[in-house]
Amino acid sequence: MKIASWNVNSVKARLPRLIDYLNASSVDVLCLQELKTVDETFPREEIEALGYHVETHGQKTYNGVAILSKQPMENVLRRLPGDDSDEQARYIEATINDVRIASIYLPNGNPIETEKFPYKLGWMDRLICQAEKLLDTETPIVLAGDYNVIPQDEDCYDAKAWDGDALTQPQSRHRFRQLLNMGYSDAYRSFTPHVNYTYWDYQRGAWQKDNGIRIDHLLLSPQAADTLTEVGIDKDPRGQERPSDHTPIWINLDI
DNA sequence: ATGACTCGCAACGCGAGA
Repeated sequence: MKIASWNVNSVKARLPRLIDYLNASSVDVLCLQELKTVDETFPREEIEALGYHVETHGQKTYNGVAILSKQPMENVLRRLPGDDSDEQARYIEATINDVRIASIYLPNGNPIETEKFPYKLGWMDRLICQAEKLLDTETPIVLAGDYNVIPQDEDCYDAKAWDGDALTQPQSRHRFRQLLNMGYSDAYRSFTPHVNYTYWDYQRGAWQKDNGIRIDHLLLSPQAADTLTEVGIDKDPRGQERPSDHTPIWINLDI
């Protein structure tokens, strides 16, 4: 079962790239983030025509997440529990082939002196609560998405350049480690000793200079991690015409 | 050339992204 995660930075602007990727990658499940559109205008027909079921949680202009799956989805949850006043569409969860899969668009949190940073930290605390509840089921769980956290300095081309940024703050990194310490594993690091990046800024020739950061992650419960056979980052979409600034990351589970 | 962004929006510059 091949599961991928991709922040597409507008699903409508990226539709040609998305169709290319679905055709080329043969993923069973694709978790999308930053749709930047509402459910009514999500390009559902184009994706269903490729043989995928589609579950979305969209929002006008900002955010928005979705799960695409060759197999049907059950028990879809469209918000992160813990704050009924939170209107931002950043979380969707569904069961596919007895695997519970979440598509996560964690808040960026910049600038850190504004209310955006405590919103990020509060959102991470709610994610930790949800991750604990899911872990209690002792089943395969995949928490996939754009975490907007650079876990360690080595996950960044130049840690000094990101000093003071919400993505590298100790409070952000601590909460990411809490997810690991409760029993989830970072799929990429469990198989790959060297670092590759998943995001390169549009500006300053970051892609050409490989000035990237690793912020898109797939976290696995022990029952999912036991079945992990492969992990990779598909860099091709980042080098194509009119790309997203993120590129897909994927795993293969022997399920 | 010591550098160059890309989305959505009842835009015509701005907010947001990371």
